[in-house]
Amino acid sequence: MKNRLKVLRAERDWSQQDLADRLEVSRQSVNAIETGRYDPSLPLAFKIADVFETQIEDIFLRD
Amino acid sequence: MKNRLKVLRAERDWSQQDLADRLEVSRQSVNAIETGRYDPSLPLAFKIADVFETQIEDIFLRD
DNA sequence: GCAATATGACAAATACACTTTACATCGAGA
DNA sequence: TCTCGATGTAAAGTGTATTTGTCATATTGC
Repeated sequence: MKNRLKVLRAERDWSQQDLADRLEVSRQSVNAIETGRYDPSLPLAFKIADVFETQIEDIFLRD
Repeated sequence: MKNRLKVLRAERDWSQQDLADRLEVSRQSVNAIETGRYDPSLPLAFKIADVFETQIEDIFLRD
C-alpha cells in the first residue's frame, strides 16, 4: 500500500506530531505509516480518512 | 467496525469458504471478520472491496 | 438415519500494528 | 554557533490479525 499522507499533511501544514495528536496515536506511528514501514489498522485508516475529510481509497492506494 | 459481509455474500450465494478462497485467506478469518470478532487488516479490506467490486466505506461502517 | 456442507467458535502459534523511550540528523532562526 | 522543531529510525513490550487444527451444531439430500 502506498499513501498520500505526506502530501495531505503538507496541504494543511501539519507536522507529524499535529497529525498524531488528531489521530490520537504516537508520532512514530504516523511516521511509520507515512514512510511505508507498515499499514494502519482498518479503524485507524477510517480515522485518518475522517481527519482529512475524504475516503480511504483517496489516501491509500494498492501498490 | 460493523460490516455488510454476510449480506454481500448472501447476494452472491457464496459460502464463507467461497469468499475465503477468493480472498486467499482462511475460512476462519472470514468467519471472525463477519461475526465482528476482529477487523481485517487494511490490505485485506481492500481485497474484500475488490472482490465485491465496491468501496471499503460501502462494506465497513464505523460503529 | 446418514453423509456432506455450512457455520460458529476455541486454542496455540506466528506476524504485524502500535506504544514508549531514546538517539541522530537536518534546517531555520537568534 | 547554539538551540529548537521536525523528521527518521531502532529496541522492547503489548495487543491484535491471521493461520492451522479441531470440535459442535444445524441443515439438506439421499
